[in-house]
Amino acid sequence: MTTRQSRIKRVTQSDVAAMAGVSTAVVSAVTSSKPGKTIRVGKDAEKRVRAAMETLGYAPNVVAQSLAGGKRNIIGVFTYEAIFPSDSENFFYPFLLGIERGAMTLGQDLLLFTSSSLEQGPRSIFPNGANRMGVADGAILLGEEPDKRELKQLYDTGFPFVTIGRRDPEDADVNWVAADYVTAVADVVKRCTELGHRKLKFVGATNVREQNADRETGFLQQQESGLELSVERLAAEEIDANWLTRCLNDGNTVVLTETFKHAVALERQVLARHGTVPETISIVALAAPLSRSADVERWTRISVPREEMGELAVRNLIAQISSPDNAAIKATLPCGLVPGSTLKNN
Amino acid sequence: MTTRQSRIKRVTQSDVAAMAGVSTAVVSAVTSSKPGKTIRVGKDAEKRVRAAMETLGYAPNVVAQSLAGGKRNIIGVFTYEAIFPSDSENFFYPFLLGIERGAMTLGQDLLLFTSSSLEQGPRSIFPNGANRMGVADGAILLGEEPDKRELKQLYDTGFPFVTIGRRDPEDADVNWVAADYVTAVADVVKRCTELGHRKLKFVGATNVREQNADRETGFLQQQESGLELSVERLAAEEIDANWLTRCLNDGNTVVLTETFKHAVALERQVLARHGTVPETISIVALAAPLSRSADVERWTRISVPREEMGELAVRNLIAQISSPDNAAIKATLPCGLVPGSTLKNN
DNA sequence: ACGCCTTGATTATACGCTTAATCATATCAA
DNA sequence: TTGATATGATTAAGCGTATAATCAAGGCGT
Repeated sequence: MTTRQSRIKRVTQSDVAAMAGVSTAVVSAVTSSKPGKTIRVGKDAEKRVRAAMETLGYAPNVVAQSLAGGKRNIIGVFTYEAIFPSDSENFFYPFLLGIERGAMTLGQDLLLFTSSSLEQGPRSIFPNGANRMGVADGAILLGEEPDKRELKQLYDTGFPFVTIGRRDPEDADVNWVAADYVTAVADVVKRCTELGHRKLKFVGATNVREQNADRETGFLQQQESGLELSVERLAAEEIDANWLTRCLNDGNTVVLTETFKHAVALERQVLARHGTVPETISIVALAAPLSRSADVERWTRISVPREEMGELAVRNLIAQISSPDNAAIKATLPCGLVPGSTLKNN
Repeated sequence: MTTRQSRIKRVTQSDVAAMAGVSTAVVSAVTSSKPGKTIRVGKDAEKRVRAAMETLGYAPNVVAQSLAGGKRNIIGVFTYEAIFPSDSENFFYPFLLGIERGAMTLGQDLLLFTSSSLEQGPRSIFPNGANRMGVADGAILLGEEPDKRELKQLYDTGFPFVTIGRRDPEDADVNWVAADYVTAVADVVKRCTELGHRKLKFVGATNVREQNADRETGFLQQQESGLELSVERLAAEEIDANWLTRCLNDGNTVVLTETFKHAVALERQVLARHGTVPETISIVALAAPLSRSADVERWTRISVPREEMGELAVRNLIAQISSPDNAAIKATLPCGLVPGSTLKNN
């Protein structure tokens, strides 16, 4: 049996340089060829360097590259929950699929910031995470709860990042990739009116974030004569028998729910009074369930192009990294309307 | 809108040092108080440093810390398939869950080598000679097809890695974490004899890798008087009506299949002749399906502690990284026997 | 008074890489 | 022949931190 090299003397740039008979600067130039390079390398020298790299098995040290301000072809992924969701039907999972595909296509490796979740409570980018991020060229932020202040703080750092989901903190021009909820919900309303509905109710969460606001905007955008649109915000738990009675008495024939939870809560009340959906009242879910839910399919709902969003996030992040001075990229992708059976004509 | 600072000035150690009126070494000592410290700090100075850190909002730069400490705190994950399986019920997924948990616990970030899958054909650790892995402190190898030669090659570089699943190439003492198939299968045989079976058949794949050999070993290990054990290796497709007839005529009352595919193929033949499992013959699957399979649950089968294996892989990798001179760590974890309904008494 | 130990802090260097500032030639127009 | 320009490579200065090697000064036993 061969004895293993006891010292893992990492092969460094200067080892390669020595073997190739050049200076470290040349090696650096070869490994990280930038467009506006200040260092030029001849054909011959490059060949020798590559040969040396090959035989020595050299790989640049990312950490050192980071410190020195170079490029690494590594994209960070920060999620506020565990990165690999234990529930595989998890809402966020498709984003990751898209991110991986994007990274693959663009020749980037993915760095998952798992270490930043050491502390208790919700994950935080700061103070331990932000520094960690420095190892990557930029990062994609994914999850439900990016704290606005943290986002601003990260922004001020100058570190390139893209959030999935629209995030617009004060005084920060952040890159994001988002689903076009405005149009999607407007389309739902349009569809409902085509089906003969005249009194529609929008039920949303009390916590109004950007995407929630967007949905409401889309809802109200379709306002026209002969149409009665009402908006109500309350916790899903507050949807009780009384609430439903009132809703029906008001003459509403369809309810658009901002969250899947609200849709489920509403249906429960309908069933409780021995009614059925959509006979008693139609329901359209304006969101997908956060975790696996057995019967998603039967719901008439909006679908978000999650994989595409993940892929685009990578793409835009790379764009931002390569020309940081440009304005932030805010991308919006169209949603789909999944038919289902909880919406009928009126 | 505020214009983005093109130049970012982070608060550094020396800023703090200046404000506190001490040298950077003192600040360093305060932030990272290690047991065997070579630098001592007085009560008074420490207080001043802490105050300065507070008012300046200083947080040590992890990248620089890593560089100085010669550590990256990054673990590479290399899979031979896509890292985020599109089918979330994928066999490999639980390993990733475990790996993430392990990394989290040990303060490591995870680097996924997505870029190496750019080329056509099966993924390779050594894409174009340049070894991307070098960017991490070590790596975990996951997947079905680690080429032995590549493994040996990687081993020779001295780069620390752990494979999930037993891998023993010639002349290479590799770290691995594996399921204890030997004991598990032996236990299955024992259980079968308890249920009165006397003629058992083991059906395996033609491609005999380590884990397959282990299963066979476990099977034959339980040999005892009055027991007839036979081993047969053939592709799942070759299990046809004739084969089954022969198997039954031989008096076998239970078949242990090395792969899930074999189990399914076998059952199909049983059903084809209007028989049922386990009435016609009992089947025990010695493996889980590679991808989502609707009715895994009803099968009597071996279950592999996948999450635990992932977690342990991280743990062992770290151990190997911090003391490379030690012998390779080969860890074996017990499997479980899941009851199911495809095994009955005889 | 002297050496010796302890405590508290500084200096200087290393970590591995990027890059601006230079420098040395070769090429070439006039 | 002479600058001027292009090409190819080197030097050296960081990036922010950790730490070994030093050093200064005070206390203390003898």
